[in-house]
Amino acid sequence: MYQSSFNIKARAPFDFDLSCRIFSDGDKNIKKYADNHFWQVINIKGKLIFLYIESTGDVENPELKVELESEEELSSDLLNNIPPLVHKIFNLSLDLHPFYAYIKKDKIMNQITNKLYGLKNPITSTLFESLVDSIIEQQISLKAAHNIENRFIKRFGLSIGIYGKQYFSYPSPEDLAYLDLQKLRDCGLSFRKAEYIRDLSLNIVNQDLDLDNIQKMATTDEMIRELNKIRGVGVWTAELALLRGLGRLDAIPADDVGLQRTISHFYLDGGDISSEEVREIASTWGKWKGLAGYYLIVAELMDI
DNA sequence: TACCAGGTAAAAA
DNA sequence: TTTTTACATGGT
Repeated sequence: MYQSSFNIKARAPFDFDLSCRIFSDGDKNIKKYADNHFWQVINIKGKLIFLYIESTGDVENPELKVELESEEELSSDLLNNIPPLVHKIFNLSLDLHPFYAYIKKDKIMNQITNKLYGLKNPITSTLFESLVDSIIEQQISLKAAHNIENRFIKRFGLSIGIYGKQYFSYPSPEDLAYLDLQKLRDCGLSFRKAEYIRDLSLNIVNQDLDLDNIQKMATTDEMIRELNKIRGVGVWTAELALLRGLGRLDAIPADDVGLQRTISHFYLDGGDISSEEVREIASTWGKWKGLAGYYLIVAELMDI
C-alpha cells in the first residue's frame, strides 16, 4: 500500500463543508462526505487512487489536505495529475466574487448567495461521467436514479481495497463498451438507456466520438449542439452534463421539472412554469445562470 | 392501484 | 410534419 499527502489552496471564498454537503447521502463505498471528510476513488490512466480530503483552512483562507492511497507506488508523472483533478472536482479555481456582484440587484438571489456564501458547484472527474449520470437521471425521480447509479458503479466500476473495504471508481468507456445490454438492464436501467450508455462508450472506445473536442469549443451553445448528436442526449441532458461535467456555468437545464419547481418556489407562486419562463428568469443571471440555478437548488435542499 | 418523477427517440397519425 | 407512446425505479 502506497500513501502520500499534500495540501492545496483554493480561491477564496470557498466553504468546503457547505460545498460538500451535496455528497452527505452519497454511497460510502463510492463518493461521500461525512465527519468533515470527503472521499472517492479516481482513475488516472488505469491506476486507482483513493482520495481522502479535509479542510485545513477557512472560508477566506481555504486550504485542503489531500491524503491518497493506492495499491502500488505512483510515478511523479501520475502524481502531477492529482492536484489539477482535485481543483476540478471542487471547482477550487472558481472566483465567486464576480457572480455575487452580478446578481446583487436581484434581491432573492442576493439573499440566497449571502446565506450560501462560499458555495461552489462540484464537477465530475470526466465529462463522460456527467453524461452517463444525466442519461440515467432522465425522466425518473432522483432517488430512483441514484439507486441505479450506485448499482451501476458497483457492478462495472473498478475497485480498490482500503483497510479491508472496497471502494469503486466510476466506470470508464472501456468498462462498458462491449457489455451485454441485459447486464445494464439488471442495474435497473431501461433497455433504451442501456443502449445509449453502451453505444456512447463504444463510440468513444472506437474513437468515433472524442469528448475532448467538445471541451475545446468556444461557446456552450456549440457544445450543446455537438452533444445533441449523441443518441440519447437531448437538450436537457447536454445542459446538465455541461454544468456538472465541465463546470459551464452558463448552462441551465431549463426543461428540468425539479429546477422549474425550485424557480417557481422562489420567484413565483410555486405553481407550474414552462421552460421558456425558466429561461426568461435565468437570462437575468447572465453568464452565471447555471451557477445561480445550482444555488437555488441547494437553498431549497437546505430549506433556506 | 395508479400516477408522477431533473426526457428521449421511435412509432403512429 | 406533428402527436403519441414506451420505458425503468421508487415514493405517494
